[in-house]
Amino acid sequence: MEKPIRSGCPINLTLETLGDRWSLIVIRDIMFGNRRHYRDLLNRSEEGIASNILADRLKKLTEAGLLSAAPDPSHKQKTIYSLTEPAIELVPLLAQMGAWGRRHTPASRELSIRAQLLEEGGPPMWKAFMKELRALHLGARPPRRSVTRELNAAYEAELAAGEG
Amino acid sequence: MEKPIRSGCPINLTLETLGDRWSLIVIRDIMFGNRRHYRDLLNRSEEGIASNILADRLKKLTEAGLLSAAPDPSHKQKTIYSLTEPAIELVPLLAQMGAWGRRHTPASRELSIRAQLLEEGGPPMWKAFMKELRALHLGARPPRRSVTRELNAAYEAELAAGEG
DNA sequence: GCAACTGCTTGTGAAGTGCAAGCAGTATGG
DNA sequence: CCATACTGCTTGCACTTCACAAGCAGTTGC
Repeated sequence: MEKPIRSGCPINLTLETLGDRWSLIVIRDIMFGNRRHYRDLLNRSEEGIASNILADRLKKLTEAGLLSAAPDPSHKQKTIYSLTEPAIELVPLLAQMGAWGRRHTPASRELSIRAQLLEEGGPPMWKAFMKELRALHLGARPPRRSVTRELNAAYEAELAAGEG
Repeated sequence: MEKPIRSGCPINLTLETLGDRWSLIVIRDIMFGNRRHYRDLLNRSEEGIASNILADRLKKLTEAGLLSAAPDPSHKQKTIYSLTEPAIELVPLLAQMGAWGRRHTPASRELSIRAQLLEEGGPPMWKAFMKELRALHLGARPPRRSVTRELNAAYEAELAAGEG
């Protein structure tokens, strides 16, 4: 019993796979925070996702082809979640979401460093980031990871600042 | 009793106001379909939103400052809903959503004319469209409405094709 | 061997969604 | 001027999703 598709409108179709409170949060944490394991996503998420919701989203996103799950060679119980190409191509969407939230949301803290970096960098930076994500998650040959490291650092810094 | 904000991350803040199944659908129909009245949004929506959900979203989006509601001079019972500037600036986000859905969604019909137009037009077209939306919804002086008409026509054509 | 950790499930209540019906106040056509 | 249709919603009820806390079998490190 698959749920029926409501319309063929691309905006609607995107909403049908990502239009809920948590899917994009999970992808954000994997993408910008490089959280690759279940417990990482569960405990180090700023918003505090519930464990059953996280399990459900990981399952659905994997089934939808946005994530892949692979066993961790270094630990028999660990699963490594990776972004697939469709998820990597969400970078422009997440960049626009960040830009909008930064501008039009009352409580958006002044130091939205990562969103600001992504906004100022624009499409060229997005593309560089996507290229690096492909290396990190799809097994392409790894370049010098400058953009990724910069964005991850900004993400972690904001997390730390948010808890202070 | 306001619901608490989960984090100051701009992506999360955007999701807190728009991260549900229907909010962006409503904005899309007002934006691209120029549906300005409750019954228009209710009956001519491709996805078939429920009346109570529509009422709730119109209320919440108005409270959030994304829509404005004004009485219709020509009909004492009608309310005209208009996009405010924050909603108009969702154009790039919706364009990216459409572009992603068109590429990465299995059931995305071949004729996603509107999404394709927005994708090919890129940021210059988005800006022209936003300018026209400002005239239409914020009372700025109206230009020749070429982009709006083109996108609306594409939207209606797809709706008609979807029902065939 | 034992505590800490692994991904994930279960139980329970609250919140959101989906569907059908209805309601008071207009407009409209004859 | 009266029946009819239309206006923006509301109500009631079933169903699904979400949220929070607790727990569980297997694995690892000491």
